[in-house]
Parts: sequence; structure tokens; C-alpha cells
Amino acid sequence: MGKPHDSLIPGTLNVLILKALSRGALHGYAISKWLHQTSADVLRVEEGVLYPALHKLEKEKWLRAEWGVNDTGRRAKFYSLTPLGKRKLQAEVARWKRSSGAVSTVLDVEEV
Amino acid sequence: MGKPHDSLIPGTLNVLILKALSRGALHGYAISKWLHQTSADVLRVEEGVLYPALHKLEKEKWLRAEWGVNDTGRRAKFYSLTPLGKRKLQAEVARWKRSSGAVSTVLDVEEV
DNA sequence: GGTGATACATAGGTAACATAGGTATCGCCC
DNA sequence: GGGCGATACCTATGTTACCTATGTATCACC
Repeated sequence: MGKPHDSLIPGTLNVLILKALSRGALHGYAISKWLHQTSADVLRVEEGVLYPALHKLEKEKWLRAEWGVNDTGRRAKFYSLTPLGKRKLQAEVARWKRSSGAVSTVLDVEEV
Repeated sequence: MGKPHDSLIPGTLNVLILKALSRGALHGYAISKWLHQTSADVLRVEEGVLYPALHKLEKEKWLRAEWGVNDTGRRAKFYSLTPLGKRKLQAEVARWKRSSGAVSTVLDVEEV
């Protein structure tokens, strides 16, 4: 276990989850689907990774969880952003832009 | 220990090191400097992080190490890319572009 | 002789993630 | 009615990667 192929960039999961919820409440499975689709199949978040992350974000007060029912009448736990979570999202997006921009700048340096 | 502020995106250190060496051999301290400067002070690689990473990359045969002397006459261990390391660099750059592009796409989705 | 920069290194801690399991419901098809 | 795939949740275990702290040593400079 442990070392896989790739898929996710470590450290980006939280901000991706927060972003997914910025457009309204979603349940876990739908978050996973949304990320997969929105990223054109590049990002895939395994359930064993997603659910612990959601619990952690909830514990940090960035998310609020509520049991509900989905479109097809099945029970599901819906997560939504708290005001704190919204601020966190903004901060994390800014951090991502800064850090990923720096990495891209370095990787774009001309060879030789 | 353990949880810091931020600085590095986890998983990017290897490719950044490989990139630094793509323009010629450098010793550890110079790699650190180069990354810091090239990223306009955004990236900073602590020595306790850098040196173990270099050892690991050498063990993986992506780098070759050789003791030498720097500009000012001081002893230093110079690292250079192996052919394997060059291929690894290419692959890792491609992976970064793909993955970071996916993250950016998701984070750029319009709200509401 | 003290300080800061250069240059290397290891040790200990923790968070993040991958993998692998496990439960349960529902619709569909044979 | 039995099996299968999709939906929907969850926990446990293993490993890596990184952070922090600390140590050595040399050299330039004041």
C-alpha cells in the first residue's frame, strides 16, 4: 500500500472539495463525480480518501454535514460550506495560484 | 514538528530538483538557491528536506553525485542528471502539467 | 573571536494519501 | 430470485513525503 501511480497532487484535495461545494451542497459521492467530470477524467478521488477528508474538514468547521435524500430518494449526507469554509476556500485558491505558478515558472525555464 | 505553514506543494520537490539540474551539474546548496531565486522567492527548500531528497533521487539512479570544488574553492557534492533522470524529468513535467491543469480548471469553474 | 553565509548531514514527528476491505440499498436483466 | 453494477457510506493499515530541529565544518569579515 502507500505508493500509487499518481492522480491527485497531494495537498490539493481540501481545496478541491471546498470548491466543489462552493456551488451548493453535495453529498460525498457527488463530490467525487463532480471532480472527476469537471477535470475531464484527470482527477479521481477514491472513497477511502474522500470520506476521511470530509470528516476532517467538518471537524475543522469548514463544512457542515446534514443527512438528506438525493434525487432518486436515497439517503445521503450533504455537505455545505460554512462561512469559515468560504474564507478558507478563497485563501486556499490564492495559495494554489501562487505556489503552482511558482512551480510552473521553474519548470518553464529554458533548458541549456 | 510535522505541520508547518506551507511553502512547497507536496510531490513537486523531485521534479523541481531534476529541473534545476537540467541545465548542468549543481551542488545541493546551489539547487536550493536556484529554486528560490527562479521562483521569485516563493519556493524555499529547507536543507533537512533537500538533502534526503537528493540521496533518494541518487539511489533511484536519476542523479549522479560527484565530489568537487565550487567557485570559491570549497568542497561540494555536485549532482547531475543521468539519462534515466532526463527521461524522468520529461515524464514528471508532463504529469505536472496534466495534473495542475486539471486542478486549475476545477478551481476556475464559475461560482453559482 | 563572534557572526553570518556556505555546505553537508541525520533524527524524530506527523499528515496525507493509497489500498483494501467492509456495509447497505436500489435497479436491471436474465 | 439471483447476480451484477451503480450508488452511498465507512474504517483500518501502510508508506511516503515533508517539517522541524539539530549537528558538523569551513570561510570571510569585522
